[in-house]
Formats: sequence, C-alpha cells, structure tokens
Amino acid sequence: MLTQRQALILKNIIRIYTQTEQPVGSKHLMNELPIQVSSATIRNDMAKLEEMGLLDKTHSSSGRIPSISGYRYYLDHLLEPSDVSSNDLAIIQQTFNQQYQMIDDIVEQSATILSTLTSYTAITLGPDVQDIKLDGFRLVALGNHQVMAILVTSAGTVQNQIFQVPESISGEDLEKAVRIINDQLVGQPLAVVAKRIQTDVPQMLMKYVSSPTGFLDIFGDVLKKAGSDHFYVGGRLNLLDFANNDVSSLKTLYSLFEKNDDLANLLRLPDFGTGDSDKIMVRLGDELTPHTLRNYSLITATYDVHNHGRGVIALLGPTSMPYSRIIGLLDLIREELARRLTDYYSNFDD
Amino acid sequence: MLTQRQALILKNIIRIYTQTEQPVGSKHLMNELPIQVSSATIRNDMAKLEEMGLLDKTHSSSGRIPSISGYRYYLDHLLEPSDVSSNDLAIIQQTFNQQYQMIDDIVEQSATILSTLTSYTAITLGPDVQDIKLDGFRLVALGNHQVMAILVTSAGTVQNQIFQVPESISGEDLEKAVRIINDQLVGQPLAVVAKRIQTDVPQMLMKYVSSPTGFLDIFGDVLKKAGSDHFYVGGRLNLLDFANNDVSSLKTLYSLFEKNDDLANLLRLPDFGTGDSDKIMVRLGDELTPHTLRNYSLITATYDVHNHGRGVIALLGPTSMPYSRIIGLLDLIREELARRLTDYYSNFDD
DNA sequence: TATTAGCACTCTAAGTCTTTAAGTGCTAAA
DNA sequence: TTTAGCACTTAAAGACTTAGAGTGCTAATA
Repeated sequence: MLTQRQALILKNIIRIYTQTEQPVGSKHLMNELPIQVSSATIRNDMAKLEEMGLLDKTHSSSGRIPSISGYRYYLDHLLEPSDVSSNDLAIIQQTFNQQYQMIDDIVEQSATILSTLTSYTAITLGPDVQDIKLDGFRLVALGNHQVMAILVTSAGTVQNQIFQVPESISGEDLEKAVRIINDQLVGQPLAVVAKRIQTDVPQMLMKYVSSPTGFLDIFGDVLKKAGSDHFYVGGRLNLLDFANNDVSSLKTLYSLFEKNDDLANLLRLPDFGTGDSDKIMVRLGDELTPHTLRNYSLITATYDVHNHGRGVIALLGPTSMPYSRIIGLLDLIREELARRLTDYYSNFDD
Repeated sequence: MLTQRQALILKNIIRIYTQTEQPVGSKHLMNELPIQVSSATIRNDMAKLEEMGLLDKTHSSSGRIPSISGYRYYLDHLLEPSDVSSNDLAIIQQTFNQQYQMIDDIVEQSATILSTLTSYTAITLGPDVQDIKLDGFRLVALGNHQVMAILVTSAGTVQNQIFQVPESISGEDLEKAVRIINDQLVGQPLAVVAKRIQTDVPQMLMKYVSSPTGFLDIFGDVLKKAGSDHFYVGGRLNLLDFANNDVSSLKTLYSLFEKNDDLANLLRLPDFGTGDSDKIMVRLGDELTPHTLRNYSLITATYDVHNHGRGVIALLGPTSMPYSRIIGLLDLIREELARRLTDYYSNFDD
C-alpha cells in the first residue's frame, strides 16, 4: 500500500510525463507538488516506488518514468475522471444533434467525435447482433442483368449488394424464391436462417424453383454481411502523430483496422458479458494482443441500448494519455450514444 | 544534346541510384558500364551533365545523383519500357479472370493489382461520367419509415442510399413522384437532370404531389453521388515504406486520398482531352501539385473504353522508381482494363 | 523517526577532434 | 580525346571532453 505522499508523487509523475514525455526528476517534481518537501524526501519515495515496480528509469542516473505497472496502479486506484469541458460538451451535443439517416451513421459519428476531441484513434461498434432477426428480403431488378439484393434486420440495419445474374436464372424464379424466403424465414434469428439455408431451405425451394443454388448464393452473401459486426474507425491519421516513427507497428495497426476479425479480437473484453461491464476498461502493455501494441493503450467502454443489446466504443492512443479527461469524455459519449440509440429504437415500430 | 556516352552514363546513374539510393561515383560506375572507359573520362562527362542540370551532388566531393531535370530527360528521351515479366503477367491474368459483379469492382481490382505488383500506391478511376444518362430511379420501402433510393445510370453504375422518411410524406406521393421522374427524366444526361430538378421539375411534381421538396432532396442526393467520380486507392500502406519518415507528407497524402476533389486535381492531366492522351505521363518535382509532393513521382495513364469514355489509372511512388518495368506494367494493365470494360459493355444491352 | 543538506557518482547529450574512405577537379602526358 | 596521377573536399564514424541533470548515500537536524 502506498503512503499518501507516494500516491501523490506517482500521480504527478504520470501527469508531468504525459505532458512532457520526459523523465521526471526529483527537483523538478518538487516545484510541481502541492506539498512542501525537499527533493531528497521525494527521492526516497521515488526509490520505494521503483522498488515496488511502479516507476522506471531510462538509465541509472535519469529521472523517473511511470512503468506499465505504475499506470496500472494509477488507473486502478488513483484516477478520478474529470468533468467534460463545456467546449467539448458543446461539440458533442452539436454533432449528435445532426439529422441522421441510420443507426450506423450515429455509431460512425461517435467514432469521429471521439477521435476529433482526443486526437487519438477511435473505434466504435453498433449494438451486438446476438439475436437479430430477419425482417425482410428483396430483390430489385435494375436492368442489364443486374439485381440488387436488400436485406433488412430487426435491428433496423440494412445490407445490400448488387449481382450480375446469369441468363440461366429467370426473373420469375427469383421472385418465387424471394416470396418463399419471406414466408418461411422472416422473424427468425439470422444465425438460424444461416443454418437453414444450408439444410432444409434448398429442398424447399427445389419444389418451386428450377435452380435454387444461384439464388441462395446471393441470399447467403448478403446474410453474411448483415450478420457480421460493423466497426467504425475514426481518426486513423492521428496514429501518425503518436506512433513515434514506429513504422512497423503503424502497419500492424492499419492492417488490423481493415480486418473485422482482428478488430473484434482487439476489442473483445476479458470479462465481456460477465461482471460489471459498465466500467470503462483500460488495457496497456502485455494486456494487449497482438503484442506489437504493447506501447499503446486501449480504452474500451460498452454502452447499453435498452432492450437492443450492447455496443462498444474504444479509443487507442499512447500509453501516456491524459486519462482523467479522456475517460470523462468516453463516459459522456457512451451515455449520449446509448440515449440516442434507445430513442431511435423507441419510435421504431409505430 | 547529349553524346551517346553521356546518355549511357545518365541512364546508368539513374538505374544504379534507383537500386541503391546512394550517390554514384565515377569508379563504381566504370565497372557497371558496358563500355571500357576510365573513371576520369566518366568524371568529365559527369561534370558536363551536371553543368546541364541533369545531375546533382549531395556535397562538393560526393558522387552524383539524378536531378529532377535528369529524370525528366531520362523519361522523355532515354526510357524504354520493358516487357512485363511472365510472373507478373500470370498474376494480372489471374486477377482479371475473377468473376466480378460490377464495373466498379474491375476498376477497384486494377488498383489492387497495380499496387501489389509495384509496392507503390495505385489510384484508379472508372470511365468518365461526361454524358452519362439517367437510366432509372427506384424507391424501395424497407419498413420503419426507411426507404432505399436506387439510381441506375446508362454506364451501368448504381448508387443507393437509405433515408428516414418523415411521416408527413405519404407513400403514394413518393410512388407518384418516382413515376414522374422516370417518365420525364430517364434518358437525359445526369447534368441536365441535376439542372432540371432545380428549375421545372418541382413545378411538374407540384401538380400531382403535395410536398415535393422532401422527395427532391432524396433524389438530388443520390443523383449527386452518381454524378461524381469514384476513385479507388490501392496499397495505401505502401506509402509508409517509401515516404521516408516524412510524416507531414504522409498526412497530406492520406488526407488527399479521402477527398474526391483533391484526387481529381492530382490526377488531372495538363493536356487532358487534347494531344496524344494515349501516352503514359510521368510527373515529378514541381510538376506536381500540391508541392508537398515534390519528392514523389506520379505516373498516369488513361484507358479507352470503346464508346464509353476514358478512365485513368495512376501510380504514386518515390522519384526514383524502376520506370522501365513500372511503365511496361502500367501499359499492360491499362490495355487489359480497357479490354475487360469494353467486353463488359458490349454484352450490356442484349 | 522522518526529513533534509551535502556530496560523490553516473549517465546522456552535445560538442570537438581525428581518421578513413570515397569521391572530385585539375593538370599534364599519351 | 582520353587517361594517369595527385591534391583537395567531405561525410561518417569513432574517441574524447564537458556540462548538466539526476541519483543514492551519509550524516546532521527537527
């Protein structure tokens, strides 16, 4: 357990290091502390903090920098989220008050705000797709053998894709197939639908349609799209500022952002679903996979859309971030986002 | 005018510098030339080439590097495109033989191939939208006050967007409006359509529909999308390799890639439309705008889709590229792309 | 007992100096 | 016109020095 003064010292070393990115020496720190003690006293406490593994030195006679464990301790015991500045608040309100067409737009905008206000990189994910159901499926002929397939889910999300239809498949067949799909599968969870088009649906179609495979490929494609998570990444370019010329980790990250599965892995919380998932979690150092990211810090928060699942918003930045401000901000945006989405769904089925 | 030997020297300095990124000295060059001359002779020619502004020194006693003018001369007078290696050829053929759904996919794939084969960044643009006509407009109701608007053009491209429709607009009104649009505007160039919905169309709709503005906003939005160019950028990450830690130019470029207008400006050829536009053009140094890019080289080629306009493919890389190989490659992909798209359109209206 | 002044010690960063190797330009001879 | 020879230039790398920031320890102090 830390003495009060030791905690104060740790807290301030983290604060100063975040501002200057330079090791903090005892004399310098002396002038920054609210209490009056000599630099020797501070040195003694620093030595103890180092012994406990909470501080590091860059070389034997350098000032101290926070170690990963130091950040961990700070985050777990010392951090107090600060209120959002009125300036930030105004920006958030203003952005969320824009008129949106779709849920996805709101979620995407959250990533934009978050990255703009922090100068880091934000990642957001809409409410989870666990038990989303098929709400409807359409095919719209566009001429020139092109057909647009549209799938609507119970969560209000829409996926579409355009296909080049070979002449061998007749328009009537497609229409029949669509009718059967809607009759038989609407209202069922996407996962069930996905399973059934592998099992009994082909036979069912077979009775009325001459070649169901082509159609099922199309339907399957769009279904897959609708069933997979959609991540939004805001402020990609900010990475260039805080990844200190470490081109290799830059590459890792940027290619990570392109792959859904990798992003899902990155954001997956150790205790997702269990425990108090309302807490904002910070992971850094070896807590992060892949290990290429051990110089970064990832803050994740979930938000709860009443009766419509939970989503995730996250922020990726350097290990040394102004956590107080950032976490306050994240908390506000999470609440705001939950509120907007809950509103959205509440006047959904009228 | 250069002597034959001077040309040989310039050519080889460029070749060696491209491989090593190091200034080339007279002794080193002596061993690399196909002719037998002393280093003193080479030094004399080098001095003359420098006098002409074709070579530079990094310091008074260093070897020579090509100047921007040197590259210019090389590109204009000495360069001979080389044949595409059988390996590259195989990759190109294979990629183009995949089944595509849409024109846009083919154009996008070109950017991917080009960037993969070169390790640079590729930008492609579909055939130009000069006199594309409106082919059809649809509204598909998706439930929950959502409507998808779909616009098809005579070029076979499709744009769609989903809107939240306020209750004040009735479904019947929308249907009527769609019918009128299709009756009156199909077959007309997009530019004309865009103009008319500002002038006579509102009045026309007014007769049959109670509140045409909402509908026209929707239609206008999708129309705008369909009328603007769509660029594809492949191999963004390759920039990290050849932009030597120059974070500021990296930022310029990455934000450039996000803005349609900026990309259009970048690719706009000085003599676009006039002259022999079949030539592959290389721009470097001050020929490039914005000037932040003066350490890069941009190669642009147009491709001609029979009766369906021209498109552009481009490659952005460092000033010192293996131009012979690159230009050979670009030429092949341009032809291949033109062929595929011409094919595509040829069995379009049957 | 906790704090502090004092001081020897450590290490980096920045500057100076030296050396080496690669390269040039010029001169005079072939 | 080409070439051998040579004096000269420069960057890069290593050795050395110095200044400054910082530490850890000891002994005195409150």
